[in-house]
Amino acid sequence: MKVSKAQVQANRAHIVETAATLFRERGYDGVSVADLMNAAGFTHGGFYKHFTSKAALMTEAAACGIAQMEARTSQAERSALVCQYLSREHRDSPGDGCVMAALSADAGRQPDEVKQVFADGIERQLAAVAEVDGPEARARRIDAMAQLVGAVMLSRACPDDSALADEILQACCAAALSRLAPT
Amino acid sequence: MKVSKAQVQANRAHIVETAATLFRERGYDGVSVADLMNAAGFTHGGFYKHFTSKAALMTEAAACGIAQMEARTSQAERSALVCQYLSREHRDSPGDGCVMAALSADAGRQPDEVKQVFADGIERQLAAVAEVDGPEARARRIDAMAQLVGAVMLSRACPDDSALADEILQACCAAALSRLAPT
DNA sequence: TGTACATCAGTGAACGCGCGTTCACTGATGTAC
DNA sequence: TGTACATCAGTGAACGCGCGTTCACTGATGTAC
Repeated sequence: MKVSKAQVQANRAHIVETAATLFRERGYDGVSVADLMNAAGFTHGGFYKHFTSKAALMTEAAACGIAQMEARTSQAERSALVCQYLSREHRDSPGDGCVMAALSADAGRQPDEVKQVFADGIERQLAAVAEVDGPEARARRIDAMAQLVGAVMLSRACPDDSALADEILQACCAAALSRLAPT
Repeated sequence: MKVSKAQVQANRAHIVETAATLFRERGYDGVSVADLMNAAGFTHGGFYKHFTSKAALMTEAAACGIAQMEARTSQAERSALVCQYLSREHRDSPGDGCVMAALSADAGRQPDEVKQVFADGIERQLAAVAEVDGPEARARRIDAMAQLVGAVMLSRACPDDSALADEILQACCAAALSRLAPT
């Protein structure tokens, strides 16, 4: 049952991408190796042919999720991005949403190796936004990022379809947009 | 080994408080029933004399943590509260810090019973702040809360003692304080 | 180009372990008289 | 107030289960000649 080199590479990438999605949906502890491999279409035994441990995968999956995030955010216009980020759609589908909003709390309890991936992600995201609005006002970008992440997390912590969950998104979206407008 | 009614009540409260601390430090999945009972000074078997399940305790512990939070925040002045919230001390000791910052991501993956406790906590916190700054501008308070929570979570997701972790707190503190100032 | 053999990604059973939960037991507390 | 007994919080061993990880095996791929 050996498999071509190209296929091996593709399978490995598929496992990492599947993990990036599942971790965002259920958290690091909410996804077992067997769950993950099954979702990726394999049996669990093969996992250790690709990764030394579940912890090692966690850092790769975090990096993968961040790369996806960068690819998506570099395109859109600023205010459209804010609206999209603070939409019900984003809140209700963490699996293909922002890694920071889904996993930064989990990351805070992980070893520095994982935290470093998150820090790099934050740094690169700050740099990406700087390309649009100029290099100054880094502090303002950090502030905006914290507000976006916090809003999605608080909204997700409210009961499904509750008024408060939606109100949080709306209030934060209005506030964020008003801060984007030229002063 | 029966124990007086008053002692039973005290023991139970002690278990809930211990859980509120440990959950904030390690997340819901990071604390086992045996861990918790041991930390509280008991053997694990007695747990089910107080609670029907670990899930039931989780909602009680969330409510307990929120009550602690309210007791602490109702006193202080507004800007002092912001500085304290965005301090390194708060970031580095989640165990006796803000429940929202420590567990809202975990709460987002729990049943609505737990989420309702969080929603009530957010609502009560908004009301508490309204006593100080008046009932209008509820949206502005929600916005401020999201920014505070997001800032602490992002800072915690960075490697320990990293420059970025501190920078996030500082940038967000300055931004939050500037928004507090009368316009 | 064709043949013989080594490689190794993927399989699925098995490992020890810690989890949430249950249970028979204990003995001080609380109650009935 | 004093005695006899039921209660039940807390103990610690045990339960089945799913976890992360290991391993012997398979068989198509890649390599050496």
